[in-house]
Amino acid sequence: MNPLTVLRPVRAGNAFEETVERLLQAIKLGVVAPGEKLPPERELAVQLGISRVTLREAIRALQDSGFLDVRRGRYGGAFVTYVPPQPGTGALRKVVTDMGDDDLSDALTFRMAVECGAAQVLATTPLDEDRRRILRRRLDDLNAATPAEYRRLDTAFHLAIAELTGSPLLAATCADARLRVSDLLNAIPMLQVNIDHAATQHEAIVAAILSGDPEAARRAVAEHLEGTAALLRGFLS
Amino acid sequence: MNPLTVLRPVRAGNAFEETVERLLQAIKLGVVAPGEKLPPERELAVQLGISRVTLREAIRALQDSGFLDVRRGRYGGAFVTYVPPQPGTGALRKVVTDMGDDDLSDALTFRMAVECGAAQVLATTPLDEDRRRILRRRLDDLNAATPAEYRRLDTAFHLAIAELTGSPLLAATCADARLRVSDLLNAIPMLQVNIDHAATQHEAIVAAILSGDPEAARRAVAEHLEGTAALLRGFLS
DNA sequence: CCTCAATGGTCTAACACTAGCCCAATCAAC
DNA sequence: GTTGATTGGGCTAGTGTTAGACCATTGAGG
Repeated sequence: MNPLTVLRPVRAGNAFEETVERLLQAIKLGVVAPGEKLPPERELAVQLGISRVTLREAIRALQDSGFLDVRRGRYGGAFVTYVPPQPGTGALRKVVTDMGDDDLSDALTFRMAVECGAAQVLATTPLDEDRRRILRRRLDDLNAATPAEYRRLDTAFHLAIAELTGSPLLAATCADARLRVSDLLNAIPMLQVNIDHAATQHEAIVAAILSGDPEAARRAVAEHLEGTAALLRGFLS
Repeated sequence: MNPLTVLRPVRAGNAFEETVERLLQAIKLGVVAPGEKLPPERELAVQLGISRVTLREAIRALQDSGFLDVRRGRYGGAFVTYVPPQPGTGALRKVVTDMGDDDLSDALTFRMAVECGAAQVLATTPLDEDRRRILRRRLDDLNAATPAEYRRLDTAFHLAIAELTGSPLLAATCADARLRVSDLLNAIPMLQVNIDHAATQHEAIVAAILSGDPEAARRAVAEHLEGTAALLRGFLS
């Protein structure tokens, strides 16, 4: 048992840095879509379990970086201005070199494990009609997505699988895993052939989950993520 | 996309509380076995990314709670005195009521997902002979375990699967998942028939991983964990 | 018996973070 | 216009946390 697995840093950084990361996560994953605003400072500070001062510092940093536009007064707030950058091979290379090979491999492995696990669990869970509807709805939304909103709805679809398991721990972990590859995904040019291929795989994932087949669900997610990884390798070589 | 999944608290508590939790994790999971000592304060503080003052407060708390025995001078240190309590149905009921039904279900679901995911990933990873040996070694150690060290070696075996994937994120997540059910596992009386059954399942898991069959690996882990969950339900009803 | 390296024990000054309070700006409703 | 609710902006006093230095204890080895 490697002690470093357990005796690792208790904190990833100070409260300010962690808050910036968390807000960036919400923005980049599209939890708060472009044009929408974050919850009011007082409310958000409570949700994040930090003081308003620290939250404001984080918001200020994101404002300076161009992710947010903060407006005062009633009906004001911190509005999301970030739109994912145009993808391209150059951007992809930059993201990868910024990450480092080890972190890249770690992130892809991590995502593979937790997303497959979530799909498997959901397929073994008895689902009421409400939950089935939500899952199908997310799939339909994604299939109807314009290129501009594709990534966001793709994220929403994948996260829905984890959230529908009813395990907050699992949902949070999948969100974390997704974030770690989001810069990569955003940098991959989206070709119609890839989108079509992904759509077929998404259908297979939903079908497996709805029919209660954990093995098919696992396999479908594994193939889907392996496809993304292969696409990455293709653009990098 | 549920905002609460992403906009959740950035910190589980203050540095002191988180440090206590982390050390308790190391002790209860047996990363530092009874009789052994923690790394020196200065070294451990660096590993955990906190100040020595905060670390000492946490160690002091664990000393007061009877988990550690701290001795000064050369060859001194913080020695682990904790030994897992004798299991029994009463203890189990207490642990479960302390957790709450939602947390219990969350923890079991989370563990199912991440451990199945880890096994699946490891089964799809080309393993060199060194890694194969480590896995078999952990299994042999577990099969040769005395009752007193069974839980610790069982943990070591399960964590080894995650660690061998080479993904620190995945390893840390599995350690976290394991910790969340460790009090439960420790409270389950160990009957020989259950140990024998578990041993068979462990063999199946290792066989599937070594033969590179992700589906069999996933299924074997799922069955194994489902067995634990069933055992739990049995003792609680 | 002495020495000395390794370890826990303690102190201080600086910085980070929090809770709570009040101010300033905005804009829909009247 | 005026008002009032809602929102961001800013201040202060108190607490949590850190880095670094120095002290105290222990025990193996000379």
